[in-house]
This record gives sequence, C-alpha cells and structure tokens, in this order.
Amino acid sequence: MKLATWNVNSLRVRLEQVLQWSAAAAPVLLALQETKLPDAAFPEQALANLGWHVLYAGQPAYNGVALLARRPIELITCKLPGFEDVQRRLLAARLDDLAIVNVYVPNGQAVGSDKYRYKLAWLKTLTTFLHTLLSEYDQVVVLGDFNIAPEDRDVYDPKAWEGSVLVSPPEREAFHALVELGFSDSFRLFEQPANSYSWWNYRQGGFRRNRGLRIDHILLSRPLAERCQSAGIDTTPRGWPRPSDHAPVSTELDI
DNA sequence: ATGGCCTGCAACGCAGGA
Repeated sequence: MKLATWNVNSLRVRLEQVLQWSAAAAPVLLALQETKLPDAAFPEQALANLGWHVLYAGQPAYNGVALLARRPIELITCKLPGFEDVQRRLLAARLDDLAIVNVYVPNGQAVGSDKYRYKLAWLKTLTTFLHTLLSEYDQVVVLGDFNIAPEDRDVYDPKAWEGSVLVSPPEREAFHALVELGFSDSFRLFEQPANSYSWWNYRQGGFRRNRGLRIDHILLSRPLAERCQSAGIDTTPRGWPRPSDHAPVSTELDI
C-alpha cells in the first residue's frame, strides 16, 4: 500500500490538485500539511463523496494538518502531549495496525530566533512522544513536512545554505535523534536520482532551475522499513499552474 | 547588484513561509 505526504500550502486553493493527484497516484493514505483552514471550512463532504475517510486539525490562516485514508482511521491525538500550543501541527491516528503521525514541524524562521527555539523544543517533545508510541506500536509511520534537510545532498547549494535554518546542525541533530529512536528515512532505502528535492522557492524560478531542498519525509519503524518496496518524490504537480511550493512524497509498503 | 513568490486576513499592507 502506498503512503504519501504533501504540504499543500492552502487546501482551499489546492483541493482540485489534491483530488487529481490522489486519483492518479492512488495512495491508501495521504497526509496533508498547511491546510490553512478552520475545521468548520474543511471540505469533509467533498472528500467523503469520493470515498475518503478524513481526520483534520485546523486553525484559521496558519498551519493545519489532515489525514485522508481509503479505509477507516481512528484518531490517537491531535495534540503533542506535554506541549501547550494552539498551533495545529500534529495528527496521530491508527490505520489498521499502523500508527500514523502526520507532522508539520515549525519552520524556525532564522537560527537563534524565538521561532527557532520553538522549533527545537517542538522537535524534542515530538521525539519523546514517538518514543512512547514505539513502545505501544511496532508499525509506526512518521510523515510530513519536517522543515529539515537532513544532509548536504538534500540541499541544492549546501555552501550557500550552510548553518542557516532548515540545515543548521542543531536541527539536523534533532532529526537524527528522532530517526535514531528506530526509524528509517524511506527515501534513502533506495537508489535515488541526484538533486532530489521536495520543496522549491516560488521565487527566482526555483523549480525551473531545480534549486530546492528535501524537507518532506516519510519515516518508517523497523518492521515497516523491512517491507518497504519503493519511495519517491513526484515533481509533476509542482509544474502545474498555481502549484504548492512542495511536491508530494510517497512510499510503497508490502503490507 | 538587487530582488524577483504565494496565501490569508483584512483592508488595499502585513505576517509567515522556507
């Protein structure tokens, strides 16, 4: 079964693209970030009419996460335990025997800023939460927009980006600590094209020139990594008119 | 060399993203 994640940068604007892409790619589960919708405005009926089971945690204008699934999904939590926050950035749910954790990790804005400290604190609390979840579930998927490019090969110009937000050593260490709980970055389980990215700046012809970062990830716990068949980034929707700045990322599991 | 985009909200400019 295929699992996918996509930061849509406004579900209101991108709903048609989500429907078009998911019809063609046929994921069993699609995690969305930056829906930018209050719950009252979530297009639940339109999605239900197309056979999607949905969970969502939104707020007006900012953030917002959702899960679309072809089978029933059961909410685990939409709050990061131990982190007092109004920002809707996490949605954990059960799909069959899998625990699914959809994350929209804070951007961090600039190294040393309040938002950067918030990002690192959020990641630390997420790591604690995942540690607990791994004691309860064997099959755990953590997917979403991590706002971290784990290695230099995930950055189009590592020299220019060195030390800045999204690539700074503390962020990469936080990502590494999370992975070290017992996950694999599904993308790197396979041979991949050089210069593979999941986000490109709207400015400066970022996509046309492939000046991007790989910051959207699907992490699999060991039993799932062993059953992972493929992983990739579908850049097609990034080339559509009025695209999200992120591309959908997916992985195929033999379960 | 510089800055060049997009979204939502609310008000015609801003905050925020990455």
